[in-house]
Amino acid sequence: MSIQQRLVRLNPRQQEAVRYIDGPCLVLAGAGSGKTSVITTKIAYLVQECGMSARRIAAVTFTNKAAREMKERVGQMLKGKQGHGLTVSTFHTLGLNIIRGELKALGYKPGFSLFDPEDAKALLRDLMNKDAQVDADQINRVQGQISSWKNDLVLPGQALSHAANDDEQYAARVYEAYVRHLKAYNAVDFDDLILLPVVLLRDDPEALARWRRKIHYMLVDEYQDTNVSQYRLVQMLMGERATFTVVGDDDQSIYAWRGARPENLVTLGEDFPRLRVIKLEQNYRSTGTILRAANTLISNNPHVYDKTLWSEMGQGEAIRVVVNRHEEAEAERVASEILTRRIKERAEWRDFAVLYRGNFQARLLELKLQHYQIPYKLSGGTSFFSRGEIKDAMAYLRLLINPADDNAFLRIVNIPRREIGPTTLEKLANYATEREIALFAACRELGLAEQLPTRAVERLSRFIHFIEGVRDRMDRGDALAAIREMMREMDYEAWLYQNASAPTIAERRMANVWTLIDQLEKSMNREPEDTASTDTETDSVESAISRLVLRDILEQQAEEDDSDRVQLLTMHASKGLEFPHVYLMGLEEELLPHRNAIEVGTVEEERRLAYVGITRARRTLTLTLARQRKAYGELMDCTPSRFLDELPDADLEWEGRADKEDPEKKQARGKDAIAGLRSLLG
DNA sequence: GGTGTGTCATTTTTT
DNA sequence: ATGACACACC
Repeated sequence: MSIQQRLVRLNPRQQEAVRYIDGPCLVLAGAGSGKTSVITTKIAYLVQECGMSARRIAAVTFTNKAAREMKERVGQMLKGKQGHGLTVSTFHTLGLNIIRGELKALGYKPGFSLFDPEDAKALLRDLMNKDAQVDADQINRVQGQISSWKNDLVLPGQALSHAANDDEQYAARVYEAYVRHLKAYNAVDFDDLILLPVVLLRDDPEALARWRRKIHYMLVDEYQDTNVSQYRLVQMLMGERATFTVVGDDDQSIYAWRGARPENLVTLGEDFPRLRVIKLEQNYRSTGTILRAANTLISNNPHVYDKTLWSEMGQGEAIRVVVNRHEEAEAERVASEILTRRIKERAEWRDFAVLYRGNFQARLLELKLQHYQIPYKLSGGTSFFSRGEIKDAMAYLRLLINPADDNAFLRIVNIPRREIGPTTLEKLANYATEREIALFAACRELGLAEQLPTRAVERLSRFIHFIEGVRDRMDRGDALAAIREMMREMDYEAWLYQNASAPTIAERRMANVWTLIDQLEKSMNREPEDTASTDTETDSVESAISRLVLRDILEQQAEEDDSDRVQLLTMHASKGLEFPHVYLMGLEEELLPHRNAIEVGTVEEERRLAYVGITRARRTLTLTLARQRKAYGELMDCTPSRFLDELPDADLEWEGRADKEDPEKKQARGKDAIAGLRSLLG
């Protein structure tokens, strides 16, 4: 299909958004208004119609999944070499590539480590424990504080001078030490992936010129989710030329609590007076009734840009509101309804989604779904990366590319057993701290022999020789082969068997490790065409390992799980998805809006969350609530959510509100229906 | 592999 | 209060 043919398929607003390329462009894209089509078509338009080289274009998203999907769709439009060198990545991957290309200017050495939040926490724990034993809660608070400082582009010096109280003062001092230590470890954390490029581009005109030459056009997805640093990054890269398109929806801003600044939508108009604002209000997803409900609800929030969604999908069914006696009845109701509705509507399991505010709400529902043998997929859960064996393997990988990574060193120096215990490590750490060198480097120092018994020194040096040997083989030949060989050589598998409660568990864990290494290999062999880096042969292991830490690959296999199941999701996790039939559970005060949100006065964001939930539905929407619910072990009476009052009454069909019917009889009738259906199905 | 004990969190989570 | 999970032990 030609680009002209694609354009014709778009509505006038979408076309305008694609065609306007001479200056800053803000696309206010309502839910289901085809924003991804606009972004992908615009990329194709820039290349095919405007003759811009794909390697001058960068499209940025927030999640790997979104980036992957966008890449996929653009790939279908741009054939052959046309798309070569195009950047479609997350903000973090873009930042990583900038850092990788500017190592010298930033004062980092090749093979730097990327600390995930857990590594960061370990470092903080270390730093904070120096003064006194601190509890996990306090560490978490400081970690959160540091993260928001970085998101807000506040450097340690500023944090220190602006600290409003003792707690902030303390956090700022830890922040300063934390940054210093990261640098010493030749490591960066996730927030640095945005912060460091911004600081670099701000302070180094040459670097700025380099990157402005490199990137001529930027497209940003989910712009309402950008934080201060991310906005600054876009702003710095684009400069006066301001050739960019950002797409967002202030009504779907649900991440303010983690630093997102929806007001960046407004700031954009102030920073770029020439900004062209285009609204996409035609919705291609939902029925008129559902959209009317969404519009009415969200009109209770203040708006800078007003937006009213409409569609040509017909009015559809009324929105049902089901009041249940208690939470168990609610779960029962949702499960049994899915069962019957699937038959009635000839739907598949995958056509249903159940959305809720907090993960704990899924528990009861799971039981009911299991009871009816309804297949379901629960979002969230323990990730691949939090498994111990994966962390071990990752620590080995990181130590191989960055011997200064003390976190990695400490994790695996005695895994498998090398008889290097806490006493040895403590002395080693003291020695290293005094001299301000890494633990790995300290093992080699002769002076260490004075602090430690010969046997301990021997064990340590055997360990570093082992690692260096592997590193050597990696540099000389096939890096992946060297890594696999390392795993076998140290017999990590035997260690797993020793430590697992059952052989089958050890087996599975070892398989996970091999999977990780396979993924690493895949990632290395992948053409580096989709990155803005100046990838060379030598840094490909390094960058592949960083991508692994950023979870860039791997999830793929989880995503491939396209089996036919009912989806259980938090409303947050549902953003960007759509389902024919949606159930929204727990529409009660203190749950949605959440009690904490009411307390701190962020009900507007809760309303947007409900809005996101509602707009996931294509055909039918069912809202449920319970009159009573157990919370913290106590039975509580619940009030229906204020959001229910904010929906158009005429479009709602209430069930169980009056509750005149005998509860016993009603329940029996429900059970009969299920029993009847089951017998019908044999 | 199964059982018992302790710890943890009950607001959302990506990178 | 409750349950899920990790870890230790049988």
